[in-house]
Amino acid sequence: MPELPEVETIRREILPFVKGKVFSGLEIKDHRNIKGITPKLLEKKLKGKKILGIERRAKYLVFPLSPEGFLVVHLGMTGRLLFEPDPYLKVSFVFSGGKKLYFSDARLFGKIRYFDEDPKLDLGPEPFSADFTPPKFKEMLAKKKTTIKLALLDQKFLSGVGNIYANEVLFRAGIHPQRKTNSLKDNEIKKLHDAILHVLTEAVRYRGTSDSWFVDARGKKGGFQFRLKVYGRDGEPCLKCKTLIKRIVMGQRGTYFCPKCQS
DNA sequence: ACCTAAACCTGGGCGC
DNA sequence: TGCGCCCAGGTTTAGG
Repeated sequence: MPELPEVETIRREILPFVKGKVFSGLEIKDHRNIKGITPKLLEKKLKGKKILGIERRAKYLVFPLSPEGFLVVHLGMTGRLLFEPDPYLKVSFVFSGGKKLYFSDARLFGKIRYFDEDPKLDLGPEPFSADFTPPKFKEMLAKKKTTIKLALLDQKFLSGVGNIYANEVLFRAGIHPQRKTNSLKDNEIKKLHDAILHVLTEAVRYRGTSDSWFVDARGKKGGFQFRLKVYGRDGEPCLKCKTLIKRIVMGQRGTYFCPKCQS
């Protein structure tokens, strides 16, 4: 599932390919990922527009266009942006000169949208932004009344962390997923802040986690799935203390932790 | 206003 | 071998 590291991997990879390119059309095999606009109008809105760059906002990819407009892509669970089509191809973006970028999505949770104005996406701070400091994080946590695991998954709370990295971050910080956000001590908040930056940085360096569906724009798997410490490892020994990793469900998502290392 | 849970989807894995 | 069940989860929507 694409989270910050996977989306950032895609962004960096396709940016040199799409920057400066002009849309000449769309080839739509299945329109169901296109939301809030008809396929026909989307094509009309994109045609002749030049891609100025790509911003990643949480798990969204935002393509600012010239002379106006914003193409926004969310990969959902199984969405892909590819240089070559795969069996789950849904939409092909065609550029002047004939080159194409392919959007595929087996499970149809991905979304393609268009906005005339810069979209307000209602997202929490970016983990790598300068204003995401431990004191700021402490303020954010104090306002929440849920558990830390669910807070980390909330995109309005913090941008870009999904289920895999929420589990990995909490293990690294030694914090139990069911702890209440407002119960965390200053030293735990600092450890958690460090763990968020460390795990996400490492996952970007390894080009994401290909636990199941994720591949980069060339169709290649990432490398972080071999470095997961708890996610998907229920019943297996903790890599630190050999206690068996436990799986519970929180917010309808699998939650993995070491009962001994995390408290 | 806040939180929880269902709904959206379907390929792949597993059990029978 | 093949059928059918069930799981995966990011976001939106509905309900409490």
